[in-house]
Amino acid sequence: MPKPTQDDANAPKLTINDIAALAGVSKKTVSRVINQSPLLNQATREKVEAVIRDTGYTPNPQARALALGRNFLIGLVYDNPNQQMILNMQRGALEALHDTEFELVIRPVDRGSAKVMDDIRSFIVRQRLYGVIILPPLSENDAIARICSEEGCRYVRMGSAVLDDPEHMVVSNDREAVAEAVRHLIQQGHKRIGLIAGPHGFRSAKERREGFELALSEAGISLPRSLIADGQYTFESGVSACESLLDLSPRPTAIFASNDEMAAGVLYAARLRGIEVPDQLSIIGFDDTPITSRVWPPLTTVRWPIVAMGRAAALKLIGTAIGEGADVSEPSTFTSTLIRRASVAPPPQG
Amino acid sequence: MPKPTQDDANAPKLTINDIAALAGVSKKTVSRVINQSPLLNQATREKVEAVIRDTGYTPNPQARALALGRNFLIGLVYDNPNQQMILNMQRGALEALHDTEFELVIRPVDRGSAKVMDDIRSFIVRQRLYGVIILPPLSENDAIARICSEEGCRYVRMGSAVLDDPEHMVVSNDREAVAEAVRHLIQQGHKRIGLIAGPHGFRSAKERREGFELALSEAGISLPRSLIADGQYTFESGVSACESLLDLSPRPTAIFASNDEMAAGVLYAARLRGIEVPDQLSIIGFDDTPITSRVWPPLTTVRWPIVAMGRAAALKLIGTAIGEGADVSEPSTFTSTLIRRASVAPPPQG
DNA sequence: CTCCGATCTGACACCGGTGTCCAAAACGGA
DNA sequence: TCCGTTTTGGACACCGGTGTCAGATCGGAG
Repeated sequence: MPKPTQDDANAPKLTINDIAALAGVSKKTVSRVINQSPLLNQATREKVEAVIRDTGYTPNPQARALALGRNFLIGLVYDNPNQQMILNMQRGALEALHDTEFELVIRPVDRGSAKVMDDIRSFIVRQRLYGVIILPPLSENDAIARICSEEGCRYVRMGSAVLDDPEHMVVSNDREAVAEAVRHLIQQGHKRIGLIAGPHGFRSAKERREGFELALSEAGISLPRSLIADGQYTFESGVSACESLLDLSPRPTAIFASNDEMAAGVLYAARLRGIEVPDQLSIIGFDDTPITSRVWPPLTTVRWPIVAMGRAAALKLIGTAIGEGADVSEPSTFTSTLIRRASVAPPPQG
Repeated sequence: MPKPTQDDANAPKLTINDIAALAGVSKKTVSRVINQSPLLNQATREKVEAVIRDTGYTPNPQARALALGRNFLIGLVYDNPNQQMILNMQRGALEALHDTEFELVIRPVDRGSAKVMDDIRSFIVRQRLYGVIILPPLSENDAIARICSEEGCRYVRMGSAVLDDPEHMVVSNDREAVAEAVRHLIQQGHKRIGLIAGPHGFRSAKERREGFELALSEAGISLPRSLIADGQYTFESGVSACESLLDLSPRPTAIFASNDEMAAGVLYAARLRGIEVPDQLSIIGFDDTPITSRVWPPLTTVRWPIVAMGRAAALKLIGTAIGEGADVSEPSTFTSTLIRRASVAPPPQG
């Protein structure tokens, strides 16, 4: 049926013209009500609003998108970091978007591919996105911010440190949070503490490493290069990085892993060698993903408030649209907190 | 700038009229090329296609959506099951949608809320979705299928068993997969095998339970009601269900948990009581989520091919659109396979 | 009572595609 | 060569909103 039947019992398919007719005004006036135009007689507005309420009319988003040159879609662009993080970001963003006219469109891309930037640009342009949320490590690339500006698309960059355009950022203070965690290890008496760093090119990896180094230097503990192992934020990389640390002699009495996946890998590697956690080795991770409480012993970790950050990012994008333009122009900073579980204890005697 | 500048260096913003002019035909002819209309001169078609290729023109989705009354968006509707499953579904669907004109819009809803159905309907209607993928347990509700039909929206239901409308389903054969897993336990010599069932109202829970019962009855093993504990597909429910099973005397020598989260809970509970896995207790889970290989010992589980199912679901929706209408009209069935790790061993002597 | 400016309102074109329908072109047969 | 039939192409209206701008309305001042 090419022509939509007007008699669909369930779908009246109201148009703006119907509303205009029912309210006895022109469609343009209805449009003004919908778009909250200020130059409108209060009585007229109320009359139209009443009709809209009674009929349950909602404007056709496609038509608006065409006329406005902008859709009511928020894009979530990410590469391939932590799965759990993506899910939590989605959760947060969806919470903010719930009961608004916006929808969330997810878009994984392949950092590494030569045409990532073109992909992202065409995604934004084609869909006429209202705004995009960019996840790390992609968010650290200024080219994306430039593309968004050029295409007139709002954007928010998630990150671990404020970059060049603060008003578009939602950040967590990873450095201080990690320093806090490492201070906790030091307080317990640890002096030989290993670090499993995140991959090069990730700002979060850099920040976390700096936090680690900060806490150690504060306490006057020297940090031989050998106590730093490279990881890729994956479980497997955590296992092998841990193995190289455990090969040291004397071996570290505690290990800070730059994320939970790798911390789980540390635990696994320790068990493979029959090393008791936390009695012979203390572990701290980062993220507070579910895995930390499912392994044995449950892992002490840093809780990264990613859901809240996702919510803030989405709000920042649509804030002006829903009339909450509060702190939209400043960077939003979130602080992570240490969650103490059972993977930390004082170092073994001797 | 209300009026889009035509001089944007980077964004030529081609319209169908430009293409028509360049190719020396009318816009309608260009439209015919785009929509693969069969009544068109081959030479003309090629000429237009060449221009499109050269200019990199892509039609404005919003305008098409308005004219066609249908958007190029695929909705992913889910309640709140397994997080990992959602992620994998997304992965699969996105793979299928990659390099097509379709985008994926995710939409969690609240089963339980009185107006779920209205929410879903308005989501479909408002966005003029091309199609929706419905995840379990929501997919088991026939009302959703009815809504989709009424609104003329394609849909695919993911599930653990073929329901009333097979052509709209992508299913896995959980029953047989679980029976297979339990047969494996029986072969190892287990006779007292506990089941941690999934929540009532989930078809998957029912199928998995039936598979469990099937394998036992095949082997002539009786199943006292006490060996079946209720779970909610969550880690915590797995812990407490396991505790109730371990309180039995004699206690089971093996436990099948209806998903991995609960299986991880079983492992945790066993450890709390100092029960060795697998020497004193064997465990099998279901899903093959990452957690199975991160805990100690790694869990034997049933690999649920959810990524492939997600891909199939998306393909089923867009298949006709991209000219691959192969097996679109039949239900697609996927088989799960047993993954043997280290949580199963013969029962302890005596 | 009339006139004026400030406020509202509505007719109309437009966003960028698609469906309809008819005219023009191409082709084959008499 | 001419005509009828089948392709192919194009003018026009339309999808459902929004921007523009001129005209209508209203209240207050002269």
